[in-house]
Amino acid sequence: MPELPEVETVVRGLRPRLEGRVLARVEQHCDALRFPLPVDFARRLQGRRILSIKRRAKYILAQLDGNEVLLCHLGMSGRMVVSNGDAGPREKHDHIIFTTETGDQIRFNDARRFGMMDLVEDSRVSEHRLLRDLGPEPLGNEFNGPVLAAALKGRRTPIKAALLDQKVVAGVGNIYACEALYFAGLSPRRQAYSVQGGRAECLAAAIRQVLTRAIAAGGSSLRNYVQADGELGYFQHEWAVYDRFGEACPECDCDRGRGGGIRRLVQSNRSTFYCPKRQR
DNA sequence: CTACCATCCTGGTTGC
DNA sequence: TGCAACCAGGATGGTA
Repeated sequence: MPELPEVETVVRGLRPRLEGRVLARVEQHCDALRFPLPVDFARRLQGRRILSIKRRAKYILAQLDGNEVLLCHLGMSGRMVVSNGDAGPREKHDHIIFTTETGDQIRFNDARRFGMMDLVEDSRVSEHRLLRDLGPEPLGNEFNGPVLAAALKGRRTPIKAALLDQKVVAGVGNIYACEALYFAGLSPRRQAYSVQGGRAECLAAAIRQVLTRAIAAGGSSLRNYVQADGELGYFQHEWAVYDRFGEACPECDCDRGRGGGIRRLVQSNRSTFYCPKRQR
């Protein structure tokens, strides 16, 4: 669910609570999320110190002492719920509960269990099967128009579908793919290979801009999503097209009603929202 | 190689 | 009010 801005927001919320802290107690209440959890998962984490927390694409990476990394993905519905240990009894779908030596508690709650966690030797993190094929970080220096153009070259798939491919660019999901295409003025149906040169430059800039703005807003709070410190992100109020079927696009108010305004279509089984007038 | 589809699982919303 | 159908932020693996 959470896309790059939401995961970045979670990471920033977790850092002050977890960096430098020891996992005094780890409770595991299920055997598998999206994948089976490692053998002895909770026991192996118990007593370990978290040295730092990073994000790569939509993954959270907690560097532990003893040269291991705790790798987490929130899937569609995963949340990290933070408390001072006064959160009360375990709630439905609280699968993993971390308690630090200072008494803070982080609960991984995931109704749909599409999330994942794994424990990996740190020298092998970049070779992990879920990380090794990821494309460039869209907010990193390695991402720009020519890099995006090269990734899209020859690809005979709609540009919307290509943006959801984590090999093209890492961390963009359904919401921000729709938003970036809107700001770049590109139709979600346009063939990916046709996004070259100036169009690729424009799209790369739109991706960076929309992600940056979303992070500044604390991400988008969706139905079941709360950021790590319990505060609600508010970027959902700034969506130009996502989940706004039938509404006027911010730039062409005139088309509202009469079947005009923002349209919805289904691509690769996912909803796409766009303005047919501004996006070609 | 590439592209499309179903699938994992649960819950909230919509419509009859 | 009850219940069924449909929809949802992701990502993989199989098939064509």
